Amino acid sequence: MSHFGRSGPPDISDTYSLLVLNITFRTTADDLFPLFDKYGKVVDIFIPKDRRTGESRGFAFVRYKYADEAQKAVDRLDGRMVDGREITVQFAKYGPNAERIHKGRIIETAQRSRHRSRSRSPRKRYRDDRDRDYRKRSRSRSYDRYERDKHRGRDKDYHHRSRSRSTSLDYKGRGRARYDDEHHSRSRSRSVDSRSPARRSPSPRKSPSLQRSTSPQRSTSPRKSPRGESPANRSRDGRSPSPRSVSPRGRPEVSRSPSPRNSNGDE
DNA sequence: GTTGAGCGTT
Repeated sequence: MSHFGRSGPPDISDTYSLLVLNITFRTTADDLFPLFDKYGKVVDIFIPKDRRTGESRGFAFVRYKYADEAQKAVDRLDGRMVDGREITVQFAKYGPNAERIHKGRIIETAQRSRHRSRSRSPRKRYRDDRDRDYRKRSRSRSYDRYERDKHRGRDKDYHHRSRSRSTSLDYKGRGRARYDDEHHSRSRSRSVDSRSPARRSPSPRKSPSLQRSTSPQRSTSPRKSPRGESPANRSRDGRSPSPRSVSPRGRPEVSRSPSPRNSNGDE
């Protein structure tokens, strides 16, 4: 992601990781590269980003090829003003797998992975760690916003809370249900189209014409699609939306049986 | 559009 075009960790066997804290949320690896590259050979720079928003979390990892250069960078860049903020550069204490490392140098992951397999399972702790971290140290927008929203909603709509039961349920499972819901929605926007009508009508195919009829009626603006799709997108296809084209079920039926006597009498 | 303790990805 935040690498120089490479995917995943390139090489961490002989690299020293430096933890850069207190950097601005807009600072990118490209901005830190020239700063750190000046003091040594930077192998890779990685900036953790939020899973939902995708924005920087405020810290970055700079991998140096040599420890002396990394140490020099720490001594030189630690306390440096970057983008109007004083950054904190120090050796990483933990490796990518939350393992202890010595002076920024990552211990051979292959060996430890072979020796410790059942002692601990640091790979599945991803979500758990995230949830725990967010509750403990996430005082920025994420948790703050939720807290503020929750407080506001409770403070204000506390009396009106009984008006909607599903809302309270939604609030309860907002912790991770929201993420899951979003993930599913993003992953399969198509299912939304199928799920919505399917939920209301157990048998949507019973009356296909009804669906077509409801579509234009429901949308406040006939030019805009309820799903947010641009009308130009369809027009761009080259063919205007024909009535039979809109109903996939009606199309094959007409196509399948053009004329029974046609094939018989024509030939 | 905001924020500010901390330790990481294909």
